[in-house]
Amino acid sequence: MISRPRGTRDFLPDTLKKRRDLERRMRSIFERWGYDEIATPTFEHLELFTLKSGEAISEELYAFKDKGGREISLRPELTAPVVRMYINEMKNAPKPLKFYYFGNCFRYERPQRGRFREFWQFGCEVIGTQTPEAEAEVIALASTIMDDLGVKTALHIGDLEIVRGLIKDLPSDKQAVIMRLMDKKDEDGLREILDPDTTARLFDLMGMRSCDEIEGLIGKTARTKRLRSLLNLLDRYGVLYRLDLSVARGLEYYTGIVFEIYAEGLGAESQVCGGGSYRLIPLFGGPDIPSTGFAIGFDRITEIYKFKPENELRVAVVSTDDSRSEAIEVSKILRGRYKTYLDLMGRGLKAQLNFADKWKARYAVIIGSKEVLEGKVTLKNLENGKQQTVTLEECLEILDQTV
RNA sequence: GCCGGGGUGGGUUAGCGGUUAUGCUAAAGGACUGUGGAUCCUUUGACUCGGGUUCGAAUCCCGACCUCGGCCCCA
Repeated sequence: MISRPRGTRDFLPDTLKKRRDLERRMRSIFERWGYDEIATPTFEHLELFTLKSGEAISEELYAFKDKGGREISLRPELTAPVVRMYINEMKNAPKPLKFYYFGNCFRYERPQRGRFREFWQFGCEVIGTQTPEAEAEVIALASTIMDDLGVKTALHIGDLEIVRGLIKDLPSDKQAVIMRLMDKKDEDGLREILDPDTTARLFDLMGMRSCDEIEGLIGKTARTKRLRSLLNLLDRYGVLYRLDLSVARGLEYYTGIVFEIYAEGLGAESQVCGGGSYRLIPLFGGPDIPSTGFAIGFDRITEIYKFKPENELRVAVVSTDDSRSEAIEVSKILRGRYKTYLDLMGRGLKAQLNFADKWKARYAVIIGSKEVLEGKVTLKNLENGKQQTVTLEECLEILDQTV
């Protein structure tokens, strides 16, 4: 027997219905906010992901050499491909560009709850601007999606530029280590590489929940003013957030505002969304254009999303052996309108009804020699057992009324 | 990469050193060729894999694989 590769999943009908429903709802919000959907290839040149995605992600890549000797990698995330697409084909489009995407990504990691080797990301990018207005819109969009789905979440917003301002004299690799320690809120770790004064200031900063507090520590700067205006805009949007300068993000291309959304009821992998502002375009050989975006961990949302399956109308066509060809003709008409099942097993009338019940059909359309003679069908309501013999037109009318 | 809990038919489960590996459920067929959900009967179907201990292993030991938690990292 051949099993699934590790960290992958099969989606059975009920699960897939839920996922499709969730996908539809998320998609419709992006559409109403004026974002257009795009799609990029499942694999790209390895270089696209090793260039600036950070050390950590490079080690998790599903990378291989193709038959032409090219270094290829399955995509571990979608921001870099979208940026690549922009540079390749859309450099001269009017700005800002607003895109959203939904696709599978691959990372070679140890699977656990909410973490798979093949997983799906929903996300968006606003390319061509990095105003507080753009950042506010992107954050509000993420927050709106969570609210619309009825998912309980906490939104944390950080500002990398303010934090980096305190450690700007250090070499950049050391800065990265410090950011990681801050993300973990590891005070002891910070003390080991920093002087006590800077450590204390960083730690104070992490605990601050308002611009006033921050300005009290580092003074009023252009950057704090900017942060203040972003937060004011978010208040206008009615977004609930928590200022949290310990948010660091794993990907190294983020430059300014960063944010993360955590959800309840997910165990260790509670982050369902992450994003921020970045300058990735010049790195791939494009113009120096700022962008903002986020990615939602679709699989994690499916775990906490409450799905109410709709009560769809299913109709089973049931026939006797001498009426099978008439049943095909009736099925053809019914299939133009409803989910219709026609027996494929050569079963008897009783067994067909039995199956119709298991298939959760609400009606059975019965066709036997009697019905064929009269030019009618028997419509049986499987919920209450009542049945009537009517013309096909009448049958369709009755079914239409129940939808 | 690290630390733990687990893997018995499709699903669920009993057995925890000794007959033909148990029950429930699901599936296919039949009792039943013009009316479903019930009942009864029949059939199909499993000890994750590899080594070791033993007269004998589903059972004990070791390893691998898979899985579930947690760490790391991240969506």
